[in-house]
Parts: sequence; structure tokens; C-alpha cells
Amino acid sequence: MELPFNVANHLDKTLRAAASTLGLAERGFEPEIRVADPANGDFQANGALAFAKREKQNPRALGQQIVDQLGSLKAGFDITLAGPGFINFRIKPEALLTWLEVYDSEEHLQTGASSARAGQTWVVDYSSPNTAKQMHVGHLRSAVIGEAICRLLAFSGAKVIRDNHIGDWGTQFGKLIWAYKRHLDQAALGREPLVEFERLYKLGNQAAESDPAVLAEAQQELVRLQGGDADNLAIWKRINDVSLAAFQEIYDQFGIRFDYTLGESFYNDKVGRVYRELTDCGLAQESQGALVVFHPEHPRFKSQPFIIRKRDGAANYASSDLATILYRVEHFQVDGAAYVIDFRQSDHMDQLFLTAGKWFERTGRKLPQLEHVDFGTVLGEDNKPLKTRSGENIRLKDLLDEARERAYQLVSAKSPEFPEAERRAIAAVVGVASVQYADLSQNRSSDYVFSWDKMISLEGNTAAYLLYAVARIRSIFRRAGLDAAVPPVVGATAPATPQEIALARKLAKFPDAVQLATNTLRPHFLGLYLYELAGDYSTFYAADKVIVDDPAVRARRLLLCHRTLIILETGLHLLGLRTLERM
RNA sequence: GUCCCCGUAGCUCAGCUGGAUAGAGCAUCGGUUUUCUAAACCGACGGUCGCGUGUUCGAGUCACGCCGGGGACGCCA
Repeated sequence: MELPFNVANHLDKTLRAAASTLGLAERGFEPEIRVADPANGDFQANGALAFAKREKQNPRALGQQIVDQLGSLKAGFDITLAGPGFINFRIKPEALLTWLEVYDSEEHLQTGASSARAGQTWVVDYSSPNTAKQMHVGHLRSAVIGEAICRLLAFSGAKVIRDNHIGDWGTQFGKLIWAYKRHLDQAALGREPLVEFERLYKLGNQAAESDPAVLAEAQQELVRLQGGDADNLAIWKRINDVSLAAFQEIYDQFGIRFDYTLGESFYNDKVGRVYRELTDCGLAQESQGALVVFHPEHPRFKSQPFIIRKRDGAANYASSDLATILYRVEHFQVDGAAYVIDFRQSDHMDQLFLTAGKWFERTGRKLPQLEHVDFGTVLGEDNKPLKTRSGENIRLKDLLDEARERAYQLVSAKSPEFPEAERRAIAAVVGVASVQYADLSQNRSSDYVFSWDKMISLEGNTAAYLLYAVARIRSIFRRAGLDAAVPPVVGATAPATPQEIALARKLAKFPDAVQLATNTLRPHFLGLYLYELAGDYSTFYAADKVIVDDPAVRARRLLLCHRTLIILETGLHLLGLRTLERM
């Protein structure tokens, strides 16, 4: 009757065994376990339908045969055959109780989840801004989604390598160094270095446009940099160091810390090998002076080249991305790589993956699982890419400042009795979490409309709603003089009221939500689950008073409160959000 | 021109890879607090799933064709 961590996987395994006994497994029976509509059960197996169709059998008769083999499940589930052949599983309240008793902390939830990807190594390539420029809204989604994916993969047992593939090498450095040497404002550099770099770049760019002599000088600076000139290298390094320090101020707010920052410059000396290998294995060819790869079998890439070396002999991002894959395989032995990059680069990613696949095949290497984790654009209320009134990119720093300020106004209005410092601290969590969650709560593939009112008005599927549920649970413990870390749940009985049962059933589906979000690399599945869980909790909270005299009832409701708390917090932490004691 | 993505309630979005009567939030209307945070809860209203063919026991989901929106297409990343 004890349930394993992931109930759906347990059902899947048991049904496969049953199918094997019946001789169906060899003919390709798949259980197809899905989360069910609560009215029908907790999980359903749809496999009998597809199988019966293929084998021209009666699906209900087949379903009954399978159900007859499921005796071992009867202690924990009510099993029914329904409709044209669905097998429905409803977890019994007593079984829910045992599950809730076992998974009593973030650590134990992690232990339960960690078998899924134990032994795997994944690199997640995300954020990846250009140095010497400020991060803006365009950099928001990669950072937020990427971090959530890192945490999901790590939670399911993978070793995760966070790699910031920064744009730290390019032609812009000629003009920038030219201006840096002549027009650097030290005071401005101390205040806001990236603003100063942007000013210098614009200045150098304008000067080069209006004066051919300056252009020549800037090109010379670039040549010197690429030739290893000590002065220029020092300036370049300074620019990058200062840029990364500024980026980290943003990352800190999102809880991001990279393991590696291997940008384009790192692969500078590694592209030669790519040219050689791709040429030697017959993939690359000369075309219009450039080195390119075509894919004859592809409707588009048979004529649209993948340019891996420019006509002038220089590398571009195709070459460095190919070198990056090789490095990650040889140096980190990765099993998978997730690229959290704008959907507009899907052509590039498709060409990259296709090329890498053939390259690795021809050189006898094993290709890791390569995933383009694409995402849409952040739009303004006018449905066009989000900009300031004057048409500039919105700086991420300003965006987060505004988020905290708006949250502060709200906290101050709702909880004026809290001390100023605490209201600031709460606002920092709520503000940043609102921005993160607005992004994570919807399918990353589509564009989304950025709306302060929607994300911070705190109604519906928002960070604040979830944080509020957490705060209310913590409040119960606080008011009752109990420590939420050691909840008094001994003697808890199985969930009994409709609201208790609905909540408990939802709690036991956390593993399924995590698995779905991780396997599809789509964090919104977890967000949606947490929102529904918070909703079930709110319903329970309104219907069933927790601190009551009956010790058994009180213990079981405290158990439900506590498990809701740890699952909400674990889930929010997996998405990269911080949580609060009160708000 | 070629290729990719999107089109679901007035608005913003889910819909777990073909399953049961298409779901939430906002907005609108109505109700709930002597009780653990009302930033909450309960209820009502609201749908030719862009349009049309087709595939099959079953299509918002798959195929093809239109219509509408966005994007990418040779040396920026």
C-alpha cells in the first residue's frame, strides 16, 4: 500500500508487467499513463484503446484483461474501467496519507526525484549577453528560463554545468578600444561602467563613420588585439571583467551563478580544427570564398548555406558553436546540451545540430542530445517588441528596479504595519519573482505581453498568489506557536473532507509535474501545477479550519499544510524564485 | 519567393504529444469575514478552438489547401 515517489511511473511499470504476462508487451503495448480529470480519477491508462485498435480487438475486453492483472495495486487504488476502455486509478485516502508521511522535506522530495537522470551530465547554455553592453529585456527570458531548466535538471539527478556563452569577441572591439584610449571617463566608469562603454562605442562608431582615418585606426586596434598586443588585450580583458561584474548584479537578483563563462574568445583557437575536420570528412565546401555546409536532403538548407568561415577567413558564430559542441563533449563528457536561445535563431540551431550530427557520425563520435530551448519575444501592450516610449531597449536593471518599487508600493498598502526594512525585503522578493514568474508561467514558445498590472496586480496565476499561499501556511504555524520545520503531525489520519482529499491528491502529483516540465524543458508545466495546488490549498483553507481541538483532525490538517508548504517552496525554488515567511 | 512559428471565451493564457462534457485568470454580475492573512473563497455569464477538406472508434491536437499575424533567409550574433 506504500506508494513510490512517482505514482505515474509506478503505474506505468505495473501495467507493463501486466501486459507482459498477457503477452501484449511483445506486440508493442504502451500503457500511456496520464494525469486524469479529478472527476475520473488521479491517473488514467489510455493504452488499451490504441492497442485494441491496432490489433482489431474489443478495447473494453482488453482493458478488463489488464485490470484483472492489477491485483497488487488494489490496496492503494480504486481501479475502474470506463468509457471505451480507459483504465482509471484513484488513490485511496489511506495511501495518500502514507505518501505524505514519507515525503516530508525538500531533501526527501529531491531524493525521490533524483533517480530520473542520475548519472547524466547536462550543459545549459543560457543568458549569453554581449560584453560592453547593458543587459536589456531581450536578455530576460534566456536568463530566467535557463536558470529554471538548470534547477529542474539538477533536481532530477543530472550533473548540470551552467555555461554563460558570452559575446566577448568581435569587430566592435576595434572601435571601442580606439575610443577607450582617447576618451575614457574614469569617474563614469566607476559609476556605471556599461553606460560608459556604450558611450565610448557610440563615440568610436560615429568618429569612424565620419573620418576614414579614425576607421583605419580602429581597424588597426582590432588587428593588434587579435594579434595579442598586450595593451589592447589588457583593455579588452578589463572591459569583459567589468561587464561580467555588472551582469552579476542582475544575476544575483535572479539567483543565477554560472559555473563557467566560456565565451566566443575561448573558442578562438579551437575553430581551426573544426574547419579541418569538416573539410576532411567532406561536409564543408568552398562557396563564394567562404567555407560552408549544405544539407541536400533539407528543403531549405540544401540551398541556404551554413557559413562556418567567412570570406575574409574569420570565424563566425557557426564555427564557434561547432567548436563549443566538441569542447563540451571532449572536456565535460556531456550527455545533453540545452541552448536557451531566441526562436529567431532556430534556422541557425537547426543547421548547427544537423551539421554536428553528420560531423560526429562521420568521425565516429557519439552526439549528445542537443536541444534548442527556444522562446518568443517579450511584447509591449501594443503587441510589438517591448521598448521604452522613445524606442530604446528597456534596461534589465531599470526593469527590476521598477518591479521592486511597484511591489514596495503594494506591500506598503497591504501591510503598512510591517517595518520599513521588511517591506523593502518583501518587495525585493515579490517584485523580482513577479517578473520571473510572468515569464515562466506561460509556454516559452509563444510571445508574451509584458504587463505590470497583470504581473504585480497579484491575481490569477502570478508569483504573488503563490507566495501568498506560502505566507498563509507559515502564518498558521506562527500563530499556533509551532515550528514549521518540525510539524506535530503524529497521529494524523487519512484526509477525509472533500477539500482535504482534493488537496492531498494534488500533492501526490508533484512528481509528475516536475517530470513533465523537465522532460519537455518547459517550466510552465510546473508553474501551472503550483498554481492549481495553491488554488486547492486556498479552497481547503477556506473550508477547513486547521487549528481545531480534535487532535487527529488537527494533526492531519497540519500535515496537509506542511506538505503543501514544502511542495510549494520546492517548486518555486525549482523555478528560481525566492519565498517568504510573511507578506 | 522559400522555409519556420502562431491563430482557443470581450482581454491575457493553459490544454501533458490523438482520448472522456475544451479549462483558468481578468473583466461583468451575485454571494461569503464574531473563526488560522479577504493580496482570499464560492457561484453565474461567456466558445462555429481562424476557415475548409481529409485521416479514424475518437481531432483544439495529425495531413493538405486557403485566410490573418510574427519571424528567418550568404558572410552580425
